[in-house]
Parts: sequence; structure tokens; C-alpha cells
Amino acid sequence: MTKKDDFDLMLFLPYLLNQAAEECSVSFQQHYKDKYNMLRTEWRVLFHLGYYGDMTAREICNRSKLHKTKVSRAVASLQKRRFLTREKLPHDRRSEVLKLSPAGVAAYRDLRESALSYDQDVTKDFSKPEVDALRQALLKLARL
Amino acid sequence: MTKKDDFDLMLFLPYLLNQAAEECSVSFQQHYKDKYNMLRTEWRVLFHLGYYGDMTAREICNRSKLHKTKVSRAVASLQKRRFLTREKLPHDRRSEVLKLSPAGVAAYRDLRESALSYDQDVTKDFSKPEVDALRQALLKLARL
DNA sequence: TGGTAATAGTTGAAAATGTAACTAACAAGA
DNA sequence: TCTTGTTAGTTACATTTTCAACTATTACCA
Repeated sequence: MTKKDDFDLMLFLPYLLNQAAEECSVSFQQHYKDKYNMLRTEWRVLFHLGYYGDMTAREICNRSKLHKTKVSRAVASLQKRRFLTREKLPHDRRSEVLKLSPAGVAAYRDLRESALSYDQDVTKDFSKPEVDALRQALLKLARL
Repeated sequence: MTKKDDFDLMLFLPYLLNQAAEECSVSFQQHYKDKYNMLRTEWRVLFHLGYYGDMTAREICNRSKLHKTKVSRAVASLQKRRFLTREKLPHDRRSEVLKLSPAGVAAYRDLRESALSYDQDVTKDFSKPEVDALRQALLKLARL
């Protein structure tokens, strides 16, 4: 019980992934948290809309794997702060297309810059092939 | 706004890490959640004690980077369910050594097996060097 | 048609988390 | 000793998240 089985906690993937993800998430937070007063889920929604273009909440759920209640609340909050607008679809009035407002687009563009430079900064201690391999591995693990 | 900047959301590290970590965490959850009714923080504490041996809450915080309130609550909960005991240190009565009870050890051993086989399963589509590289990269990102 | 099932999205209550303030114990210098 | 500062850990309160139930709308099919 003192140490060493044939299992190294430090190298256990879910644990390691969580540690790395937390570290990155927390340090990236400052970019959107203070400046735009956004939560993690909110900037994710913003990024999806900014990057992929207009879509419904359901589509965001599918792509991001965020739960629909989380998305629903993030959307409500972004709307209240005029970062996006919603519009019922004429042929299916259950769903609504979400569109970024000009302010939303501006915030997206700004945060995209932050993200880009953050990404460069966090990967600067890796070689190009290392980073590519890492991203591919993560994509596979995330089942994307 | 429609697509393609010189930034790929899908490859943004904090996002990708989060997706991969979520996927793994959620799918590993079933092992400790249903069987032992534990939360993520709780099995983490259990694993630390099981793997590294008896230690104080503070030491768990340092190693795991979990916040002390989280650890405090996890410890309280594990104690209530008789997975561990606490004992004040004679020379510094602020801190307490945490020790797994026999039930705690049993749970740890059982979950360690699950973890081991889960880890093997999730990495089975990678070559050995790939997995090693991945773990090293994650260790670096997590600043461990 | 009418009836059942499925889907998009919202809401309320319960559980979990984060933040800050707190208690208790120690430390160290005047 | 007294005062100030630090550390281990807990608690209270506000914010988030989760889960399940809900509304409204569409889909299917007898």
C-alpha cells in the first residue's frame, strides 16, 4: 500500500487529461472572464457560432457535446447581453437559429486572437510534429 | 464569419483537451459512481491515499491541485462512509493524517483494476511510442 | 383524421463548486 | 509574554451544474 503497484496514478489517462485540461482552461479563462464576463460554456457557444456560423442550440450540443440545459442557459445569457439573437425557423418552430450580433462578432474576433496566441504560447515548448501528434491523439480520444 | 479563419476551433488545445478529458472522465465514471457511489473528487482522494499511502489533506491538495475545500468535503464524505480514518498529528495538531480503512483499501484495489483495464482499453488504438509521447506531452501541459 | 411518440428547448429543485471568511494551532520576533 | 503572521482545515453563501419534469411543436402511422 505504500507505493508501486504496476499502476502509475500519475500516468493514468483520465487523470492526466483532466489535469492538463484544467490547467489550460484555467489559464485561458482570464481572456474571456474578466474582459467579457463570460463563463466557460458561454465562450464555447460564442466560438461555435463565430467559427461555424449560425446554427441552432441542438447543433451546438451535437458538436460540442455540451448538455442542452447548459447550452440553453448560455444562450439566454449571451442573448441578454446582446451577443446574439435568435429566430424561430419557419418550417420547424420548435428550433431557433442563433446568430451573433455585431457585438458578438467583435467579441468572437477578439477572443479568437487571444486563443490563437494562447495556443501558440502553450505549444511553444513542443516541436511541430509533437504538437500535431498530440492534437491527433486528443481528437481520437475525444471521439471527434 | 462563415468558416475558416486561420484558426481551427477543433484544434484549439484547451478545447480539445477538455473534450478528450470529458469523454474519458465520463466513461470512466461508471466504475466508481454506481458501484461505490463516489464523486470524481472522492475517487481521486481515494486513489492518492491508496497509491501514495497515508498523507494529510494538504499533501493531497499539493499533489492533485485540487482546492482544499473540495478535498475537505471529499474527505468528510469518505470518512462518513468509512473508507478512511483521520488522526491528528501529535506534533502539529492542525493537520490530520488520513488513512484508508480496510474497506477503503478494498475499494482502491478494485478501482485500480478498473483503471488499469480502462487505460489499456482507451490506449489500444495507439502504438506504445504514441502513448508514451502523449503522456509526456500531457505531463508537460499539466505542469507536473 | 386521431393518437402516440419523438424532438427543441426551458425551467425548478437538488447537488456540486468556488470564493471568502472563519477557527484553531503554530511560529517568530519585539 | 504579546503581537502579528502563517498554515491546516472547515463553514457559509453565492454561483453553476445536473437531473428530471415540463411545454410546444412536429412526425409517424393506424
